Amino acid sequence: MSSKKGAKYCEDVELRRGPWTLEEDTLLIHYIARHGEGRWNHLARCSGLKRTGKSCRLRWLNYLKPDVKRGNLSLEEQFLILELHSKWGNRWSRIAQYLPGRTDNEIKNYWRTRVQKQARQLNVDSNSSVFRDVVRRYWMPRLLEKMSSAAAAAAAHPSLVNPNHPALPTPSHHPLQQQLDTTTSSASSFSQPNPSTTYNYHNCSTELPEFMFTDDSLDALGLATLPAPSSDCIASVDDWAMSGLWSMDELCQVRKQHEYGGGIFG
DNA sequence: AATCCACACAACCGCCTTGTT
DNA sequence: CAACAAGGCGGTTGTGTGGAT
Repeated sequence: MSSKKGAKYCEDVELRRGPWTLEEDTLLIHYIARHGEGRWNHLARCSGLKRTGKSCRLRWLNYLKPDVKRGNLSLEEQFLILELHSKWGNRWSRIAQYLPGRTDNEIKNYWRTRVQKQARQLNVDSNSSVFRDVVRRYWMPRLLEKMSSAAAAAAAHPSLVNPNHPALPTPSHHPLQQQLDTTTSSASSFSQPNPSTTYNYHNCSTELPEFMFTDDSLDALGLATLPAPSSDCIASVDDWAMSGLWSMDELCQVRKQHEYGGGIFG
């Protein structure tokens, strides 16, 4: 049985740990190019890599695989993560199925470093209903606003659009906004998302599934009452998207607004 | 220039599920 | 049916890097 051989291999060979070297990466890429993915323990044994099968799998899936997308998450991707996390919680691999090219590890890291940071600043648990409410009522609508702003800016100054950044749709044609527009008038119902559906915001080639907005979330989206973040704290849409939603002042404003108003923090 | 600190992300660990013998 | 190993997943840790002091 090959699995027993795999276990023996782990005992016999002193396995390497820590960061992968260029040579190891090259070895793994070439081996997979020749033999394909899968059978990771067999791969680890036969490729000459002094790594566990698990380690090889992780390195390939999270880093070396050609369709892995590098770089900052777009506003649309951030929105989708928030939306899907609100439904499924920490089901990272499931969420990743809806963000082509993004790995569960990357999404998990985004959540921990960006989203949980916001929760800490609000002094709430990121898994609490309070924080989920904040995300739904404020964060997600703000992202929608920013997506529209970015699209408007791109439409007004097409020459300024970074050619490495895919163009965003114009505000009136933004798929998320369209979805919002078209579903506000009719009762929405949940349907299980279909993992085979690929969201492609950049060319708007696919429809967003109706599960994106529930009656609750539509209601929440209509409750965005905060003033826009001050212009001086947000240098640009990109900076804003990368640095988090609000400054500390604005976060305090959110808290106060709800403490005095007997809102969700009350 | 040196040190400290926060952040981002790659990598590891342990548990669970699934498939095979 | 039980035992075992592989693969997958989520949680956690380690480390490199850049900014602040």
